[in-house]
Amino acid sequence: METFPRQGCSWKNRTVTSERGSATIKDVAAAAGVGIATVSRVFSGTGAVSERTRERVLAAARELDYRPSALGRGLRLRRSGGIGLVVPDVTDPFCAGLIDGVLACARSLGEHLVLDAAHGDPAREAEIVDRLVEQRLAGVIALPAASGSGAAWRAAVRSGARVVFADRALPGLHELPAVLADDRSGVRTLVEYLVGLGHRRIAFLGAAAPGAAAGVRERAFRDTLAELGVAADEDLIVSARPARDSAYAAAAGLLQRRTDVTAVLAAGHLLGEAAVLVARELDLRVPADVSIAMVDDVPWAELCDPPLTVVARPARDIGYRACEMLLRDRPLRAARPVLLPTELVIRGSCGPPRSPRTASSRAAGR
Amino acid sequence: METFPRQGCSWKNRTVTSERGSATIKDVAAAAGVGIATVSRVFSGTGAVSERTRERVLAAARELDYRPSALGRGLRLRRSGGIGLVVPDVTDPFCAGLIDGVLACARSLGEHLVLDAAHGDPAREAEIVDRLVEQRLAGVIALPAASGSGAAWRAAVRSGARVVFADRALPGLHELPAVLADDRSGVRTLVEYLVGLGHRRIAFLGAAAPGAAAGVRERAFRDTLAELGVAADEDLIVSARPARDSAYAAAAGLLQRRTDVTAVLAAGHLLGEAAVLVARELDLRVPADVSIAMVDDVPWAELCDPPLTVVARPARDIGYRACEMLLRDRPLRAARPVLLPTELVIRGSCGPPRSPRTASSRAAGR
DNA sequence: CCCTCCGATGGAAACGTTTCCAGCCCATGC
DNA sequence: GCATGGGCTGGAAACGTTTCCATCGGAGGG
Repeated sequence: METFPRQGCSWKNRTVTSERGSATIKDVAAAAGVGIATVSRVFSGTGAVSERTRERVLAAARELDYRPSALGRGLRLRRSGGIGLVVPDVTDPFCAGLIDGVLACARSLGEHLVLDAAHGDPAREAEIVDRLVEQRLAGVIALPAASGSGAAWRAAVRSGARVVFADRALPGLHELPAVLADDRSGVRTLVEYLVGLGHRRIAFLGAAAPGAAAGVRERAFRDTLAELGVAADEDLIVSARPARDSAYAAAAGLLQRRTDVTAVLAAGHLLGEAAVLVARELDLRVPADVSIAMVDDVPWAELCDPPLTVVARPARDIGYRACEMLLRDRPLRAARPVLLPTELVIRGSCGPPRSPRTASSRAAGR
Repeated sequence: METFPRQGCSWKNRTVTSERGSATIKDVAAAAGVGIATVSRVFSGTGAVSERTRERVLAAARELDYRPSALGRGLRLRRSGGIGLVVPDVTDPFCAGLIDGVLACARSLGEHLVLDAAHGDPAREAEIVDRLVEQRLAGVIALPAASGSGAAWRAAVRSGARVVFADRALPGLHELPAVLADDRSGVRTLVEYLVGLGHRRIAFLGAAAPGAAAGVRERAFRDTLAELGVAADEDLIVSARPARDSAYAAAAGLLQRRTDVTAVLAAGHLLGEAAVLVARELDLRVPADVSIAMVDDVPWAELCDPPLTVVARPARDIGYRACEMLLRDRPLRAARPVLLPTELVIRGSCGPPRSPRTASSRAAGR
């Protein structure tokens, strides 16, 4: 077994090649004394090669540290393999879970993953999409920017890319397949739970969305409240941009302005974080003074004191399913979005409301 | 502006091509009535093209939704561009930060990122490396598996890959460049801080490492203690595999066995999480009964009650610098590892020890 | 007017692979 | 002994791009 340095490798006619770039199929063929077609057959597994020859080729390849070039193969085969993934932010736990799922599926199907983050900027997203299309990948999965027009995605599809949306479908692009969490039923479950505990003045901390995109959760909130016969207080429905400062400001404004809210439903983990922080700042005990629940399960929800009750959304599964759909369905059929179930995880941050004045009939147990 | 469906595009001789695969440079050349060389010049920006021709070409390209193929270009140019990144786990906040840094640098230098997770399995890691080498990327950044032999990395370098290690250098591979956090000085600072508060019986929750790899933090712990004239108690130095259950078991065993420890130094966020959980389970007040500090800053450290004092390691910077080194230094020089500074973030989880019996002289102020 | 030079352009080779096709050798069957 | 056939093998084309080189037309200087 040879040791490290890259000099010292001076085979017959490979001295020059070895200095710049790696060994090619030709080098191996020459070293093994066979034709390039034979080497190709050995490595691609197709066709018949005698055992003797195969071993000679393998030995030569090992000697030269040869690895077939995905570029050559991709060009010839007209497909590079690999799938693209565009998310808003890699460090977001939800995105990370999604990436993990895509990675798991891609790996099991022998594809690699090209990742990029658009940070919510449609221009950047468009640029990324362009670059991904150039790579001639097997397909692209995207958690698109909420504010984008979707024009970039349309163009990508026109020039031959296969696209699946994950976790968010773009307003104007319902003709593209999507895998989503069933937020509607998740929020509904959570509202039912809170109302069941006796809460009537429930605040909703939502994400500001330019279009009607993220409005699903807010709409589910209103609808469920209406179904349960609880009047929605418009003043208790606030929204923030998806950033820490904005979320904090919204939560602080809300809890300071309305000291009568008994529960806060945060529509995302950033908003939940803000609610927890503000409650602590205001010396509100959770859940004695105010109950807090949020959409999205993240590691800190369990570490919190008290641990946070959440609606867990299956980030990993969404990624996995999106990838599966991308690679299996051919051609890609839009149909209607695949909805994956959410799960209410009851921990310790929700309890009966502080002043059970209004909670007369059904809740208020214990 | 055309609308969506991919049929309907029937240019002169492109009907067949449009059905399978995307437009090529030849299609554009034919459509614009120029040679392929001219089209290439327009898109690669090199060479002189008259304004009139350029516009004709651009118009034809737009009409055909043409995007140059990275495969063809890569083959011709002998480089695919793009950099590879191998981490243990995408969902780990530290890894996520590192990925984010690499992404930022790669993007600013116009490269894309191929990501994969090895989950600590050297075999899987070797497989990933092979695949990355086949892609003929501009280079590969790795946070390698602690238990690997490094043989895969050696082979990769031999067959022409450029490799930079991030956050961890492999025992036998000091000839490869690396960007690391200055864990030694980070742990030292933390120990000095704890001892300064008056702690003498400080437990060390470390990560079990097969080689001497992760031993840096433990060694720094022992050394600093020695320098400060505090005797190290071997029974207080325990280690766990990098998994939640193992970390929890180690922390629980430690805190139950030795009720006299006044501070716990967790050498990683998983271990810190375990310490927090166990302390809560055992009804130990933090920091009144026991102080807890850990290496690695993660979002929940701030959300915790009390917020956790930590040594923040610059995950993002490590990624950024590694990427920069990979793309700028040519040839790649190993030199000695680049060490990036850590920062002690004092929050609320450390205080003076419970029974100040032993803390006589210098600490115990306030 | 002719020579030169320069800007614009197209043809063709090369990059590393897969695969079709043809050729070779040997064994088998007549 | 020769034809047939099958298992192996090598040559060559093709994939989509960049780039070297040659060509061409026109402008400018002698």
